[in-house]
Amino acid sequence: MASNQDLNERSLYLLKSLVERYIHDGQPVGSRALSKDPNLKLSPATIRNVMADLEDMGLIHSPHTSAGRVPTVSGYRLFVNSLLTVKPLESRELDQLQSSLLTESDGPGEVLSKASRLLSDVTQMAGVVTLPRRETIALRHIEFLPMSNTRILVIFVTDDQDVHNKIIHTDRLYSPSELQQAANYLNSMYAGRSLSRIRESILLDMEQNRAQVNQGMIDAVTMAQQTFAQQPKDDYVLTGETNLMGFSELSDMERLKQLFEAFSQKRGVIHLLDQCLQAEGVQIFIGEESGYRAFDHCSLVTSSYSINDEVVGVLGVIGPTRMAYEKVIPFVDVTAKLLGAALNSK
Amino acid sequence: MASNQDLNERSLYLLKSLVERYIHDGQPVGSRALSKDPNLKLSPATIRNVMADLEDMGLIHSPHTSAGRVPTVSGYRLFVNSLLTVKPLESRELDQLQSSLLTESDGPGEVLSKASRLLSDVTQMAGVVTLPRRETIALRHIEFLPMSNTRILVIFVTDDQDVHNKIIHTDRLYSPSELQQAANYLNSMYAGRSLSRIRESILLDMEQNRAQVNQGMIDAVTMAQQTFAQQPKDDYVLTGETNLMGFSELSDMERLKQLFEAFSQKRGVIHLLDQCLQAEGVQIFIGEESGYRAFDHCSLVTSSYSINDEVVGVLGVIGPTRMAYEKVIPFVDVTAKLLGAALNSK
DNA sequence: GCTGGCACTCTCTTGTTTAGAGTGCTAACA
DNA sequence: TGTTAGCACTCTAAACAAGAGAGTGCCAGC
Repeated sequence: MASNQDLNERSLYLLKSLVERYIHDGQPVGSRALSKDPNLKLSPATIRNVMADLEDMGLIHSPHTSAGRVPTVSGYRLFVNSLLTVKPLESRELDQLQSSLLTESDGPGEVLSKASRLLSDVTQMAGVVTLPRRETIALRHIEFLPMSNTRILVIFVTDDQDVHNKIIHTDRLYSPSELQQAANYLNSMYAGRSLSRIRESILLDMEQNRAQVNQGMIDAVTMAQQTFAQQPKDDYVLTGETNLMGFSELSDMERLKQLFEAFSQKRGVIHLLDQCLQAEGVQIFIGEESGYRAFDHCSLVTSSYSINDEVVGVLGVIGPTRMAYEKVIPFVDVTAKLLGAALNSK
Repeated sequence: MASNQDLNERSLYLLKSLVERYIHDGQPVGSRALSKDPNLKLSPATIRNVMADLEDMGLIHSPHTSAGRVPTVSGYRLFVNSLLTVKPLESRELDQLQSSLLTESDGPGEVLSKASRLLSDVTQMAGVVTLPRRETIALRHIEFLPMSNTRILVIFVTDDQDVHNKIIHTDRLYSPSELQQAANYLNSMYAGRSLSRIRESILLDMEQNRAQVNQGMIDAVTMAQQTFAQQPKDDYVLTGETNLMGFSELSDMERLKQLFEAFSQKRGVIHLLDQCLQAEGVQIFIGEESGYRAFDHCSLVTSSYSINDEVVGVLGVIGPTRMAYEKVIPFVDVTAKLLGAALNSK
């Protein structure tokens, strides 16, 4: 892959200008058009020479002999990594974002949807927000309600203020006070810990304290085990998919179908988004970089968001490779921070 | 609109044959093709005369001079209403359906998703299932859990075994035993009644028994009022939308975009589906009949489903007007009955 | 009332032409 | 040695023409 060192300043500026122009008007950029750049006082012929070099390095490419040049994935990558001049959000825009995300009185679900809609509305592309991963999110409170026979309704609240419920089956009948005791025990032991931690602890605690435990604790732990046994499927909120239907690079029906199938399949997309969980700051996949066929002609700009300093989810924008990165990147960045704040403050 | 009386047997048979052929291979049907029908020993010229009559009545239509004929919406309507010979499901298929829907151990949410996926998988079109309307569904059980300060978590279970929760705010602190009492009171009074009934009753009961009520009841009812105050948005599970991208009649990107926007907007679709709630048996909207622009080139085959003899939702199939009605209709019918059974048995 | 015949219309495909855009290469120039 | 002007070349896209094919409407005859 080409690095900056291989290229002099002029070539880089030329590439930058070319990518910007292409992003702006979607047409292959020719040497004549670039020669009109005021900062670049060169004749078309010279520019053609430079472009030939860039093409040799795999940074740009010509759809056919007599068309201009178009950035390749590597070209975009170089552009995004070191050529891009990001436009910070205007404070007016920032205020708007804040006011629309930080409104109280919404449940966590609504906040996520709002964030997703925000992403898609502002960028006119698709917005995606993963639900907070229950694995890493802390338990706040658990409660058992008796239902018919040996079925028990478990209610638990997590740190993002979301309420979850699950029905479990026990081998004998429990009285309300027994259930209350069990809940008390679990709350005192495990509140504040993440669900995955709890799952680990449960096994460990059982082993270690086998001597000192009474039947009540065992029952409580067994119920907790059942409740947290299988980890829930990760999921996400996707909005503005239909915006993608307007882009010419996705006008091929077969391609579009595959993309939308990936969206409703969810698995691949989640896997892709999970890769962004670890990364600090904004993460970008351009075209084939994602490794998913359905995303070959798309770019994905993501950022992770946190609750109480714990990274719990990812949000981002999906659009054609030819997108206005300089605006999308800072916007995704800010939105992630605001979403974290909105979920924290509760 | 043309009725059967205006047409003799032969014309009707011809229309039927034409619609069947068109549904089968998607090409405008010409007089030559129809003349090959063994039951219709007529020359192309005669058939052309009949077709001219059918065209005058608005039942068929020619895309252009030298193309064959295509059914109009009225044509499809007549076909569906009185010409169609439905194909009952084979018992093998029925078994498959039953086994895939009636598996235990799924929550009500999963059952609905499964039904939707079934509809889309079998028909290779889009499947839709509305969530049971909470309005008409009966309350089984309600419970209050104290949270921080004056916030109370309300848990209630409905007749479809679904668990709902909502956080309400009170004007003073309540002790657990007070909450328990309130729940007991509400359960004894309102369990078994539909949410909309409960909402009505609450107001009425308060008026009538104002003399005999104590503060505890008033508190309980106030909480119930808050819980059931605004009716929840209706929603649906849609699957296989991407199947629709394969159909040539929906290959126009603008059209497709509008359709998918309607899907994610949800409001229009819900309104449309609500119209099918009242109707007995299978209800069909062909093309523009639905009154929704986005559905102009689609047909919708629906049937309502019931829990405990109470109609609570609608399910159906969305596809191009040119669909195999004779298979889809009985299939939707059966699926609705099976879904009702699956939700009942719990 | 049905049918064969025929002129007509329209679409679809194929081929041809032309204008326009942009390239690569070469030779000249500073 | 880097830059530039010039020019032949290539490829696309649009416009146009021609012919095949399908199907129609209508008329005259059976």
